[in-house]
Amino acid sequence: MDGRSRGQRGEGRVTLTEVAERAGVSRSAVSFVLNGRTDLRLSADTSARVRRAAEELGYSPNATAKTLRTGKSGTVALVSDFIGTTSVANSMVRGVLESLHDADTLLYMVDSQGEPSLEERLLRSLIDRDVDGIIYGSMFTRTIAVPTLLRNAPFVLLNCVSEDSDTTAVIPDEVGAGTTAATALLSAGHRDRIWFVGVFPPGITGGGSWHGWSPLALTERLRGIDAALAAAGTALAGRASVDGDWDVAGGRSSVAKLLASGAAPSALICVNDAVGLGAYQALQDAGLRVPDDVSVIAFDGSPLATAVRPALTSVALPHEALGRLAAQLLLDREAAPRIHRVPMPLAPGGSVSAPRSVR
Amino acid sequence: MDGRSRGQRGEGRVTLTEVAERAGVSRSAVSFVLNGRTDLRLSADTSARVRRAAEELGYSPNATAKTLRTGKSGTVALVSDFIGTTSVANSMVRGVLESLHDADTLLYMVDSQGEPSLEERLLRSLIDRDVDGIIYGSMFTRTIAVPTLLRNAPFVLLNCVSEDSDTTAVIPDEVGAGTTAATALLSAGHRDRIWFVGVFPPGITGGGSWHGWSPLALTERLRGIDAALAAAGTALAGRASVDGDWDVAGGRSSVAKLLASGAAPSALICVNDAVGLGAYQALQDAGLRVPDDVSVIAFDGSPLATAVRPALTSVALPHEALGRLAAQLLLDREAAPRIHRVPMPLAPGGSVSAPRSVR
DNA sequence: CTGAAAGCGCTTACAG
DNA sequence: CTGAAAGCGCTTACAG
Repeated sequence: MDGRSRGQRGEGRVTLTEVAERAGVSRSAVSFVLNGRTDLRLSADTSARVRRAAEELGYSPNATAKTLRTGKSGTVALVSDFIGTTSVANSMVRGVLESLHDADTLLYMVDSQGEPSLEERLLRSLIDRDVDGIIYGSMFTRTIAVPTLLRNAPFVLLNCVSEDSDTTAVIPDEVGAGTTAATALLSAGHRDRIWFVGVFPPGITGGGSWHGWSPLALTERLRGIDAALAAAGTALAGRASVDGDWDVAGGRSSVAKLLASGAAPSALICVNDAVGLGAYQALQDAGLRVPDDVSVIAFDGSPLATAVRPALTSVALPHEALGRLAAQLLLDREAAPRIHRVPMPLAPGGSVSAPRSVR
Repeated sequence: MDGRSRGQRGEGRVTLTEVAERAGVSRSAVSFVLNGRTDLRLSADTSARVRRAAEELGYSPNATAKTLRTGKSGTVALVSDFIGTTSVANSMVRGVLESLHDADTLLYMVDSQGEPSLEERLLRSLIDRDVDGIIYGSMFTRTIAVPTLLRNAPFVLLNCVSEDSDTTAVIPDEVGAGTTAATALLSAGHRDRIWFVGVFPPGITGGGSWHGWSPLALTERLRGIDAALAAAGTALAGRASVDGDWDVAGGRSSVAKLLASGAAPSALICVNDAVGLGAYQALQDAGLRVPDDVSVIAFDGSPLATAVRPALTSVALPHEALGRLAAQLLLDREAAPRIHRVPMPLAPGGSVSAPRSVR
């Protein structure tokens, strides 16, 4: 005998049995009608009676019981190291939710805080709950090793890639972004005095917030820039390093040092918007105007870019599209495993114009 | 007979039955040992055998089955209209996850997009999954009507309040924030030329992004400001309205109009950081320096505040603390229902100094 | 066309 | 001290 009385849980939640009783049919019949199965033929009258009974009782099937029976939970998890950490997460989550929404699927939000042991515990917990799939996300675009437990469920990598070839991943098209930035400057007439701001100092592969990871974004953006400039018969005038993190202070001191060194850039390509804002400040301190004296372009497309004057022209991270695609790929199980690269659109501001010398 | 073979689901997930077989005991014994129940006395030897068998088989209990049996799922949901919409969500979510993390509870992330019918469907879906509780959040601080379905589970309101007295809610202490802002200016020596920037135009109760809601934040911040100034024997010199949304452009045009009208403010209290940045720009256009000519203080404590020079002094929304407290209250079921107000700390920048006249 | 029964993997009173 | 059995609320082959 079971000690729990009905009243102790969910106050009289209606069960399938009660619907069957009210409709005067078997429980199987109710299940078939409500799940819209047509392989059994039930009389139209029976169907109607069942539906009415369910409606009148306000019946809603217990999803836990359904999951236990079918092994399908109608849930998906987003496991990452970024959730509570960065504001970029938001747009990605929005994209994920958009896709899931149509599929009537709920989302578990899980933050591993970058700790492998915590991550393992959480993955285990999700698998124990029969999640239908997992989106495994990284705060920064990088190469990861797929956790063993992840393979217990269908999964898609978001903003990261693995070296395993059987893996589906979604990342921004960083090479294309580099090309876009360089092309924007070339079109405006810049050519020989274009500097890149944001490489790591010699011997360093990542700033404080990189945990020692080598960011794919940096390598690939530079590759795109170099290729576009080479195709135009020119090259970067140089690469300025940023000590520490890619923030406003880092950008300011890097560009201040650059200007002090006697370099006379016509344009700066900044590794992200914060560094771009730092560049604005250093240029202002040097009495140089944007874009009249120096053009500035950056990457990210963050709210920072539109908070300054002139608005910073930026090649935008397609967070929402990334999230949306990752969720879609997780749901469409027939997609062949491969890396999907999502284009990064140019978000034009007012920080790029023709170089001074050619006016 | 059941058609599904073992191999079709979770590839040989180990069950309690298998642990019992390997340990040579009954399933009950395994359950008792693994759940650490001491009301039955099992021999130390039995316990050890069970634990070893579980360990060797890599046993992890099926949470779905557990939930069906016990009615407790070890999950909580955050239902709100803000999730994918605003970057403030992040810190709140971080706070929520911090609290949940220790309680070994997983989080469902649900975005109602502000649509009642979608919200109802999602709430139903959560209840069908036996969530242990729901945090119901609002993007902007406001008064809401509690959805009927919400009462099917323990719940806490986050960043909103209801008129029902049996409700637990967590909101920022907006009145205190107003006091803090006014006091900061008073301490610096400002007195009779303090303006507030950000009331709605006459007859309007909300900008485009307010969906017609009256934001509690505005009313309460003003109340705090008025009280603090009154206590010092003075009052606001005036309140400048912002047409449309509280963004940079809105702040800029509002302050430009204010200055054009001949007002000579010694300090501006801006309704949020974006409006504060707009104020910076309008002041600059008018040839006025911050803080030498005009001091500026705002509310939010967003990344925008630290991206400008001088950094904008701001009374910060305690997003993370709000989320953390909401989750704690949901888990600690004995707390009496009431409204909890979380203090808003001052985030000092360089935008407040003594007024020009008293130098 | 319909219904009785097994089973998903657990927990827990109850009888030994 | 231990084990057999009921039951959580569903789905679904199978027999009528």
